[in-house]
Amino acid sequence: MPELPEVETIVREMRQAGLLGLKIERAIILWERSIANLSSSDFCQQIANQTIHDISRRGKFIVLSLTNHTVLVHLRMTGKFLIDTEGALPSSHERIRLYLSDGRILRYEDQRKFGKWYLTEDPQKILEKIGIEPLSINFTLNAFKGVLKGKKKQIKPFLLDQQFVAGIGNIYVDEALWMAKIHPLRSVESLTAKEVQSLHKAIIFVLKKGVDNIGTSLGTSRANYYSVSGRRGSNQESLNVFRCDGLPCARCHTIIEKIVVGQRGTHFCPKCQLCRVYK
DNA sequence: GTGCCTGTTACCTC
DNA sequence: AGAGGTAACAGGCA
Repeated sequence: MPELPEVETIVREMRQAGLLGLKIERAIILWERSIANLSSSDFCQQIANQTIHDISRRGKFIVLSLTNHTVLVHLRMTGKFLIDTEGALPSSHERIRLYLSDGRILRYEDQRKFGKWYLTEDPQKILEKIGIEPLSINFTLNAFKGVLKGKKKQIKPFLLDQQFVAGIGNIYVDEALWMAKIHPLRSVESLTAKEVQSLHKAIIFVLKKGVDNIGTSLGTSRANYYSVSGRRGSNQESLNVFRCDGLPCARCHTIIEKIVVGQRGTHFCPKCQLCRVYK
C-alpha cells in the first residue's frame, strides 16, 4: 500500500495534526525488530526529549527531523501511523509508541512487521542511495532520459528499483505503464523517444492523481487503512489496470491480463500495451 | 485445514 | 549488469 502518494498523504496529515514543534517525551517499543539500526534501549534513550522540527518525505521514507537526530521510517507493506490520546491501550499490531508533549501519542502499527525505523545523526547515508523525486521540479524529461541511459533491465523492475526513480511501487508502476501504453516486459533500451516522453508524463500524472485522491486504499480489512486520521483514500476507484484483470480495458475494452514480472503481480492491457519486440 | 496470494526490500547466487 | 530465488511476517481467501 504505501507508495509515494500514500506516504505523502501521511506526512501531510502528520503536519496538519500539529506534530511540528512537539517534544517526544519518551518512546516505548513493542516489537524490537521494528528498529533497524539500534537496540530498543538505545533508541528510547536517544529519542527522549527531542523536538520534532520537521516532517517530510524522501521516496517512500517518512523523515522526522528532530533536535539532534533524524528518524527515517519505511512502512514497507503494512506500516501505519495513528494519533491517539495518552492512555490508549496498545492495539494488536502496535510496534512503537511515542509520547508527545501535548498529551497525545503517535502510535506506529505494522501487521506484517516488515517496516523499519532508523534513528540516526546521518540520514544522508541512507537517503543518498535513493533516486530522483518524480514530483520534484528536477524530474524533467531530460533528467528521466539520463536515468534510463544505458540500462537494459525490463522497464517494470527498473521503475520499482528505488535507486533510479523514488517512490514508485507495484500499483503506480502498472498504472503508469498502462497510461503510456508500454508493455511491462519491454527493456529500457527498447523504448522509443516518444515512449519515454509518454512514460515520463504518465509517471507524474498517476502519482499526482494518487496524491490528489489521498492515496489508494485496497480491500476493506484494517491492514489496508493507512491515513493518520483513519481516512481511506479514493484512488482505488480510478485505477485502470491494477487488480483489474478480467475486466475490460477502459480504452479499448480488451480484457486486462495478469502476469508475473520480477516476482510481482503485473496487470496490463494486451492490446493497448501490445509489443512484439521486447529488447 | 491447506496452499496460495499480498502494497517492499535486502541479500544471495548464477 | 541483470535475472531469479529466498527471506522477513501475518492474514485473507478459495
